[in-house]
Amino acid sequence: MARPKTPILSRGAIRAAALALIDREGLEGLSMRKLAEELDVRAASLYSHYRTKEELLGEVADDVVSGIDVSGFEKEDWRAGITTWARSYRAALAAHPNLVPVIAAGPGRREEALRRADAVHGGLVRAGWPPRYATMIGASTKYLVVGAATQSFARGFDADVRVYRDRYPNLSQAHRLPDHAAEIDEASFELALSAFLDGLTPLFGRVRVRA
Amino acid sequence: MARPKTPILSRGAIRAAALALIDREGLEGLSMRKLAEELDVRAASLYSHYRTKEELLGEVADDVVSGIDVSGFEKEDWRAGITTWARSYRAALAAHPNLVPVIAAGPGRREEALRRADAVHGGLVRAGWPPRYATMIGASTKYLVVGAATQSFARGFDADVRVYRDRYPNLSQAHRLPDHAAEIDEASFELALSAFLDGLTPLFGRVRVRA
DNA sequence: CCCATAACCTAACGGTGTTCGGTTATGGGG
DNA sequence: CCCCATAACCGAACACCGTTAGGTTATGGG
Repeated sequence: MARPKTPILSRGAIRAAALALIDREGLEGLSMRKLAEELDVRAASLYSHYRTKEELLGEVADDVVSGIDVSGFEKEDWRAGITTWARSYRAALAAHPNLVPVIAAGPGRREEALRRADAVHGGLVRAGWPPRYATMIGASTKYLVVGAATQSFARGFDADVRVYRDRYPNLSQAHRLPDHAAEIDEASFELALSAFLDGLTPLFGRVRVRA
Repeated sequence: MARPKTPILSRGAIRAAALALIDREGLEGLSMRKLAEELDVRAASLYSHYRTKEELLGEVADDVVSGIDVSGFEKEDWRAGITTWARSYRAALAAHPNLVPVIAAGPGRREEALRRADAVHGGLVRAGWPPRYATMIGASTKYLVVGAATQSFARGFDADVRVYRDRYPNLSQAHRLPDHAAEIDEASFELALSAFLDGLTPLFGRVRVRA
């Protein structure tokens, strides 16, 4: 075969297939050959559309990031703005857990990620946080979100009782964690976020820049 | 060559070389062939000591985790216990940033990691936190630590000023971030940790289990 | 003292990302 | 309208990867 009458591939179609494959088989499960097969094409053809696998992964990550809601910083106070952003961020990562390592690598030069970083920083500064604090709060919130998403704290334990019994007296219930992973991760994240914001509030009173 | 007069390899020597290689060239830079070369040996020989690369990585991670200090839970109050643990945990990850994804994968069945999870949970429960809260607080703290370590929030930005100027008004200083990455990440982590603990303190008063 | 086993080896298998050069259809410029 | 540069596909190959099979030789316990 040579050039087809109508193009088979497009950047969008490649990204969609890549994300579906990652969701289904994990980040390790994505290879250029398997991705090509999914699209009824050979691996070499993908390189007409993306220069490297890394570039492709970056844009897939950007697609997911574009679903994150930073509108709270325009309509609400800084506390609600962070809450909306953090929850939406976490939901986006939880929807594609296998992609978290890629997204966690940072905004870099990616369009959507940068737009969001800009909105968060601007929102906090407008609310009265000094720029240095705005940077740190943005970073801290990302720590929580990314940590909560990468970890899946609960899933890190083993479902086999025998691993913990006897040897680790305080972990006698740890084997139950994997079954409740989603619930525990969600509750822990909400606890961490509200405690963090509760702790930030008195600090705001002290460092606030008045208009 | 065949069997040498005195053994060249040992599990410890392999782990040490693997960690050094990861520190120097990144997680992607560790291959069984390169690791073997480092040890003046061929790749196949490593499989006499470790069944798979994954098993080796798990034990390397355990080595690093074994440096984390959880003694604060025995000697001090829960707040100081968490602070000591979290700082020590973060320092261990920061010393080997390339290994963070492996360590973040969770304790699983690894000895040292489990010992620490046990100590943290036990310490919080003894202090008066209900078990459910102890679980969530342990998870939340890990979120912060792992998030802070994986992220290197500041390093995720580009040092080229042109990426941000004009297009992202609130990020006009973002290109300065990479130069101060270590300092900003550290300050953000300390801010997040103290705000989190400040927010937890009134909650403790409400849910505390009295002896 | 012998021989099972440990500790190394070479060679190979099937996988990976990527590149080269080939083939053919398309669509814009003369 | 036609031509041809280019776009979009392909096969084959490169250098790497983790891992295994099977070979060779020194060791150390029975």
